[in-house]
Amino acid sequence: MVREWKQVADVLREDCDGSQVELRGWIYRTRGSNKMLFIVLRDSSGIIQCVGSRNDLGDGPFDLARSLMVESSIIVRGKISPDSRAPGGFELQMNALEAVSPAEPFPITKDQSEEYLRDMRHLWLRSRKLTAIMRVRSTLTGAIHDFFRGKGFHEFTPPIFTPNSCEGGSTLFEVNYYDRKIYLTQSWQLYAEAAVFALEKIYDVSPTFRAERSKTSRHLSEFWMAEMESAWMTYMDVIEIAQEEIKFIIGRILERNRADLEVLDVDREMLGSYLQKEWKVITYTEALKILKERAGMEVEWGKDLRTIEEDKLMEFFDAPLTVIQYPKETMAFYKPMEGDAPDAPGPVAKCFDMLAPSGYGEIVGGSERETDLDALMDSLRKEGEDPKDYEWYLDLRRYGSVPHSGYGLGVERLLSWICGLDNIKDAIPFPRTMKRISP
RNA sequence: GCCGCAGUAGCUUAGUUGGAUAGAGCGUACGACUGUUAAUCGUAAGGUCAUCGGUUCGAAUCCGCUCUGCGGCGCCA
Repeated sequence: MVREWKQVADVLREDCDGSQVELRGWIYRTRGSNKMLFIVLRDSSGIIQCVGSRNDLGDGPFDLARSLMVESSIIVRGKISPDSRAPGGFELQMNALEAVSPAEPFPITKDQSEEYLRDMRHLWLRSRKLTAIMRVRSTLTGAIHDFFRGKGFHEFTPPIFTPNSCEGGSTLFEVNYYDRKIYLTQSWQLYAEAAVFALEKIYDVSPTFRAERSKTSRHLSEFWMAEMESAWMTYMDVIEIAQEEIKFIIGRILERNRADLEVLDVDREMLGSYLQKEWKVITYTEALKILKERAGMEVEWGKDLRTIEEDKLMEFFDAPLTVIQYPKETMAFYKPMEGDAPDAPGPVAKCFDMLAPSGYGEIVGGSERETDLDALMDSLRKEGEDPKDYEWYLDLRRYGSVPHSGYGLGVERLLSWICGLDNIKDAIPFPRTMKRISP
């Protein structure tokens, strides 16, 4: 028969009736004297203080317990009781303690640098901060699946190895594939466009690889994108879906990760307020006007918004902002021209970016897709690509194309914003950047 | 690709006109302590000052190369 044990969060939640419980976990902290011992026990659900006296445990177990170091795995038994002196308000009065596996001196102690913690990532995952983040991450990706499935979307998984680029080849990771050169995927998009004529409404959550030489707190070489693509929808339609999706995610996290948000020191009221606020949509041309009139920043029409301009722009908005209709010139080949843009001095694309508040940058990028075969081939040539390399993609326009749109949401960017992280590297378990591939 | 910052015990660090045995806190070991909140007190071990080269009577300190990491720009999610 399997012996029963409980999780820390469960015993803290239940009314403690004074009965005997067993807990299994790891030593988070120890302190004490030669008569009295305090062990803060950690499991995946939380921490609780366990108290033992030499009298209650006996000399052998007591001395063993005193010798155990942080992160030793243990099983303890005793009675839960309220105590104002215990962190969390409850503690376990131990009458038995069993060492499962004593730990060597744990390398992570009180003083830690970010760099060291990243070297020790395999151990730092056990920290309250990282566990909280990873739990929120799990809620986040789970919410994406629930959101799209609830709307009749099908999960569609793209290949990770791809023969050609999607948005410019300079940022692709090359792979030796049976002595041929191929690449790790940068976006599911071209494949999604093939699938959309079969399934109509699709989504995915999958890894993406970009060899951008970016060394910032907002970039990873390997990250996860949550993408959607839908037949018959315009880019304005999918903007609404993106807004709905993110609100759904935030709502789900507020509902399920209360304790984690507390550990991360996230202002839950602030987070909840985004669900009430209006998420504005403005054009690129309007954005330039705002920058000029309210911030005195002059941006030449046609130039892409840079980080400094995006950050400035977001100072005037208190919820995610969608900027639409960027100049066609700077956009990827598959983004079609918007004919109806009276305020723009030049051709603009049916595209959008969603910017998160407080400097977290672009969290979503999307567009309508070009359906006209000739326009597509022209754009490809302009980007220096050979249309021949895109034959199968161009086929999609030859056999019953329909208007369709989609977007990609950066999972780690969104998680960083929601959790208030100061570095995107903490939003993924084992970050891969230009300078770091281990652990 | 461009610009900037950093590297001293296991960890966090002090260390400037260049000067003799490079200080400390945490952690660890041993000891004391019956209510601690990353306890406190005592003792101890632990350092080729990232590497290589140069300047100098003398380099952790000044100069140069290299290595490693971090951040900003650009690009992007």
